Amino acid sequence: MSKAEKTKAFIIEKTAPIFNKKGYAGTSINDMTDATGLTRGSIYGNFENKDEVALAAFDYNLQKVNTIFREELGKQDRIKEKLLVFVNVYVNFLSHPFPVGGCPILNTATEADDTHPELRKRVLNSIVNWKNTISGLIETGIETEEFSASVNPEQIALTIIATIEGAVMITQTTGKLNYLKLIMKSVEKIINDLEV
Amino acid sequence: MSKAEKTKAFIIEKTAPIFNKKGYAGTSINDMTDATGLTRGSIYGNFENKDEVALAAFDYNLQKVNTIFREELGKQDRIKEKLLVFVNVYVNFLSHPFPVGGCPILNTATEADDTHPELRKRVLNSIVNWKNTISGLIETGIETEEFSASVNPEQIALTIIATIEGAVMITQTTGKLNYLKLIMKSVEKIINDLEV
DNA sequence: GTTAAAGTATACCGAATGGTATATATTTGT
DNA sequence: ACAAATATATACCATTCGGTATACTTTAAC
Repeated sequence: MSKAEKTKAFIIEKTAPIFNKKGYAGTSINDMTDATGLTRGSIYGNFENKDEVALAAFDYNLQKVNTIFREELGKQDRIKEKLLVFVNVYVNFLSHPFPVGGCPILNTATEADDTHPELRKRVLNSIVNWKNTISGLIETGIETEEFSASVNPEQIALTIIATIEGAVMITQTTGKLNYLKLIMKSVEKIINDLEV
Repeated sequence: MSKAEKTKAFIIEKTAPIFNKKGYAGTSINDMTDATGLTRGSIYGNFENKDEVALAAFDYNLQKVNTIFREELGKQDRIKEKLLVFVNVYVNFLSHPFPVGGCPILNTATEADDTHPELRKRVLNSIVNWKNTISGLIETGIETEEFSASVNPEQIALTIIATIEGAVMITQTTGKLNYLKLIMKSVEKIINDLEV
């Protein structure tokens, strides 16, 4: 890992929380130099422009979430327990290395959909991946006859994602962790109802 | 309605879609003069600062949604049908005078939670009001024994809101109206499950 | 119709924005 | 250890930002 690669990683690591909190339009180059202690020249020596940093920061934040999911999914054997991982990670987000500022998908989606096509594409991709992961698990569950064959995997996957993201939004705005727990109980019920 | 009041209303009407699409930080005074055809002086003659326009624009967008809800709720008699109004309005948002740029609660929540306290307070208030409306309906349903007494009104209310808002986010990012319909079917199921 | 008040337009302010040219310092391969 | 390549810092650019002082125009009361 060369010096430049280290610096690049350092810049991403330090600016990712800012982009996640203040958004793309709300984060300035000065915010970046303040957070890193580096100068404009150093940042522009390692990145083409602000866009490139923003995209890298999103990838970094997203990877952080995906790593948590992957690790927790690996700990479970039963399909139903694997599905509950998505609930538990968000309920216990404080005890995981979760990105500062909350879920990067939610934070980026609403800003990017009307203003930043490249960022929007990245968010779109992450949602589709997430959807496919969950519906894949459900399909496996149907094949092993753990789950009822009458369920629509895509519908359940989308509903779980929507409810989780909505719950994060509500919790972030109200500051009430109890709301998060209440909503997650409903998601748990959805998962329990899959069983034959 | 004085000339100034008309102009004020005109500015709000013309800038509200922009704030809803581009967000608070992403909307500039120039955006406002472009959209209205007015000059900086005229805008600052009617509003203290950009903040005041942003807050008024949010109120305007929110009121638009609330008016739709109020009207549609008035058309229904049965509690269950009233609850389904929230589903149907979002599924058929194209046939209602819905704010340009999508749900103002969702759009504003993610930007304001870390950056704009006053706007955050407004979003918080609208979520709490919405929650109280839904849980109030459910409580009435329990009293009239239409719904099972074992349901937690607050939990269901929060879950419905979270799922709807998450669905809007997913639909806005993916552009797939079918995703919205699929998720809303799940919300419909939640409402149907309330019945004894 | 005149006049005071209210509303709108013009021209500008300092500060912050994203970005760059260039000089200096530091790595890196030899 | 030296030279070439790479990385970082400085100083600056034009543009845009939110906001304001002031002049001009329109409205409304009498």
